[in-house]
Order: sequence, then structure tokens, then C-alpha cells
Amino acid sequence: MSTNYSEQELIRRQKMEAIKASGINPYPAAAFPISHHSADIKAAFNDDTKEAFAAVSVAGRIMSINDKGKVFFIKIQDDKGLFQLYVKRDDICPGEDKTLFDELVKHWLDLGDFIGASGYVFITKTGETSLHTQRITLLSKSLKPLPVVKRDEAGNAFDEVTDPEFRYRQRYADLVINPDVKKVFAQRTQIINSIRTFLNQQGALEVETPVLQAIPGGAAARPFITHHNALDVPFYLRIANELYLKRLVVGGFDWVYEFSRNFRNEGMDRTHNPEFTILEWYTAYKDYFWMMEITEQLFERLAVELHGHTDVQVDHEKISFKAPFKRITIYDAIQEHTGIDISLMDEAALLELCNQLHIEANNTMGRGKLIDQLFGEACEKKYIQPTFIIDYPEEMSPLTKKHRSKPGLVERFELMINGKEIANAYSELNDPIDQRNRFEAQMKLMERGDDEAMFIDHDFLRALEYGMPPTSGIGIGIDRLCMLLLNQPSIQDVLLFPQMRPEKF
RNA sequence: UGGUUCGUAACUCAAUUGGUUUCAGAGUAUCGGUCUUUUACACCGGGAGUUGUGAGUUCGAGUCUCACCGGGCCAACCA
Repeated sequence: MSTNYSEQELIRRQKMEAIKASGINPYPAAAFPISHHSADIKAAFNDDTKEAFAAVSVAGRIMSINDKGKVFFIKIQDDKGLFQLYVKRDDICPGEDKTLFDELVKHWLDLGDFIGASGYVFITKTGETSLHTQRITLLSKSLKPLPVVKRDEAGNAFDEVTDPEFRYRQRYADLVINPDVKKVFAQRTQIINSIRTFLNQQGALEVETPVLQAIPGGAAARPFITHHNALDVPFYLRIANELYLKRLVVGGFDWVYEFSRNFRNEGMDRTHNPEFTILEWYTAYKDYFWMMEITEQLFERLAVELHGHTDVQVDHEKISFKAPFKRITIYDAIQEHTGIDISLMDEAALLELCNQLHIEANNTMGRGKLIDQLFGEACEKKYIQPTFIIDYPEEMSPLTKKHRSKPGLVERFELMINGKEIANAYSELNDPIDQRNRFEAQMKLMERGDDEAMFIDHDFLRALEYGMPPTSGIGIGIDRLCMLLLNQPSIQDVLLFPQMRPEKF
């Protein structure tokens, strides 16, 4: 860290030395007893309840100081908001010695410092519920000034700090000066808690599975690689936890779930972060139709719990999470948006179609990947309202059970909302012979140059050979779900510490 | 990785086609002074910037050119 302090930083260090010299510890060790939080006082205090607020202790960070000579009005911010302290010289220093007020309050306190205060609550002439402060305690000295943001009564910000680099790199400061940011992250946790409650109520079991995997399975993506020294073998950070959760279904857990932090060594943009969270759950004796129904229920409930109704405003679109959601097969979706029926096309015909439509494609791509590309380019963005895209071609779904009645297809759906894939689910493939064949087909794609084709996982095949009950599973992108439900434009706005290029000091 | 755009005080922004004006301005913050209160900003006064870094063009560069560093946006990869 540079030692070229700014003028203000130097002044704060001088103040800290003065504080120490006066015998006050700027970083005291003792706990400070808090009796109330700001919002709770403001909500409950009135003429009838004032007895209950005769001896109150609050603590927080100083956000504004209004120096009126022998009286100071200091606004502190605690976990629940702002609260005003009325600090009068003769109350703080009842005797002859006014040093504490004249030095500490008048000169040594800065915006950003943490203080504790005790006294009684009253309402000032201007009608603001405040603490008539009798004791004031410095709890932690701030040496670096926070950016100054002014707000009016309605909460409109002036000189707001919007620089993304500052906000993401110094999230701690962002959270202090932008209260809405704090709210977004509280709501993210609320969403996750709601999901957990929903699943637990139905008897699902939350589990934890390995992040370090010898074979990165369960998805098609480039992994991060690391090395285990004692074993002297490479390990991969997981790109998905699917194969481990299925092993648990083999073991007899009928419904397991995990909020899985996954790692993929790919690009970063407003919808991609190298580490991100996917909720996956696997339920025995179910199929993908059941999965669609429970997914609708969950999403509808999340919207209602968060907003009180099923409509959620996202950008300029109003999205309805009212179940049931529309269902359409991927072939019908492509036909709907291109006018072309591709259901009988072979690889060569599909490649030609892509070229005709100016969609990037090449001959390393198998039939499944070509169809995926067609859908992604021509259709995906069109599905704003929640829509299940169902019945994918077998080639692009190596872990999915063959369709019960449509040859060449598998029982899979993706849930599209606001033009983005939010969830992906299957009737899980539990035929070990078929699974081995699918893995081998993936190996052939890999040999053709498809660097996203899946590795073969022999231990997983061994588990399937013991027998897995018919099972349906789903993966839901939690970060993207939060972006939707909280109307945030970037994944960085729903991750407390989004990945950035390392900073140089 | 490619295209495009931005980088001026602690923060938010100015600086007319490269130019006479002073030393690159203002508000907040900061420092000093006055007051029992302002609803973003009471009153008076002061200090604070090697204009991201480095080179170049020019009589003259915050402004133009190049390289580098760090961001944003778009595209590619992916969820």
C-alpha cells in the first residue's frame, strides 16, 4: 500500500495521535452494549412510549456532523439506518472541565468514525426523533475518508458514487454509502432462505459434495485446474455437482439438494462470473413433468414472498411468475422463429441452415450443438415470459433419459425468462449401458475438436450399475435468478465480491 | 481475445475549435472562525491537483498522436 497519504488522511492520523495522547483508546477492546437500533427507535418512539426510551444506547458510523457551536447534531448509521444524536456541551461535560467536548467532539471526530452514545430519546424542534446524548464513546477511528454522498429526504442521491470499479473493488465502502446495495444483498439471502425453506418443507435434504474433483463432470465447460501436493495429482474445481448428487440418490437419499458454488474458466461479463452459484436438486421416482410443476410453484412463491405479487418488473418488461408457465418443444420454438422445421434435418443440412441464417457454425459441431446454436441465436432472446423449452435432441444432452415416445429426443427442459436460461432439468438417465454409450459419444466429439465435450467418469458409471431409481433433477442459476427478481442489470450487482483483475498496490 | 470509449483534488463534475486571463475552476469533504439545527448545500475565510503513466508533435497540450496501466460498453466463449 502506498504511503502517500492525502491531506485528509494525514489530518486523521494526527487526530488519532492526539486522541491517544489524551488517554483515549481509539480502538477500545471492550464490548459496547447496544440497547436499540435506529429504525426500531424511530418506529416505536412517541409520547406514550417515551418511558421505555429513557435509557438508550446506540452505536454506529458517523455519516454527518452539524456543528452549531455548543451543540452538535451528529447522524450515525447503524445496521438499520440513520439516527440523529443531539450532543450538548453541558450534558457531555457537566462539570467545569469541558475538554472532552471541546477536543473530542469538536475536533477529533470525523465522518466514518464509529461511536457509541447513550441518553434518552426525544423529538427535536424540527420533528426528528433523536438521542439526547449524555455519554459518547469513540469505538473506532476511521483513517480514510469515505466518498461523500448527499441525500435529500426522499433518498435521492447527489454526487452519487457510481463508478463500477470503485463499487466492486471496495464493496465495503459501497455498502456504507449506498443503502440500496445493502438491501439487494439482504434480499438475495432472503431468496435463498425461501428456497431452502420450500425444499426442506417437502422433505428434501441439503448436502455438501466435493468442490475438488478428479474428473470435472456434470456440465460442458472449461475447468480451473489445481494440484494436490501430497497425492501429486491434478484436481479440478467443480464445474457442476450433478454427478455427486446422483451418486447420493443411488445411495438411497430420495431428494437431495445443494447450493453449489461452481467454477468455470471462461469469459466474464454482465451475466458471467468465474465462480457462481447453482442450486441443484434430484428427486427419486419423479420425471421432468413433475419437475416443471414444482419449479413453477417455487418461482411463483419466490416472487410473492419477495414482492407480494406474481408480477416482477425487470428492465422495461413486466414478468409474470404466475404458474403455470408456457411449454414449447425446442423444434417448435425454432420453427416458430425461423419458419423452418428442423426435426428431420441431419448434421449437414443443419450446418447449411446455420450458414444461410448467418449463424456461426462449423464442422466440429455435432447435430446437438448445431441445434443448440440455432436456438440460442434465433430464439432464446424472444422468450421474455417464463417458458419451458422441452424435448431436446439426444446429442446435446448426454446425461438425460431418452424420451418415452419421441425417438432421437430426450426428456429435458430449460426454463427461459427474460431471454436467458434460468434453469435446466431432466428426467435423469439411469440406464448404465446407455450412459456409457453417451459418454463414448462425447469422447468422439472431443476427438473431433469439441473442447467442451464431457469426460467419462468410470466411478459414476459404477454407481449407476448398482442401480439408480428413476429420478428427475434440476439446476437453477441462483445469481441470475436474483438478477431477475431484484431487477439488477449485472451479475456483479448480486455478488458481494465479483471477480476483478487483481489490483496493484 | 477483437472493436469502441473513458481516466482532471478525498468525492461528483467544469475548462468554449490546442491559446492572450492569471497559479487548471466549482460544489461537497477538509482546516480556522461564528451560532442550541440543516432537511442534498447556515454564514465568513483558508489550504488542497506533476490532469492515469511514459514518450512524441507544437511557439504552446487536460485538449492532438503512439505505447503502456486500469475501467466501462459491444462482440466472441459460456450459465
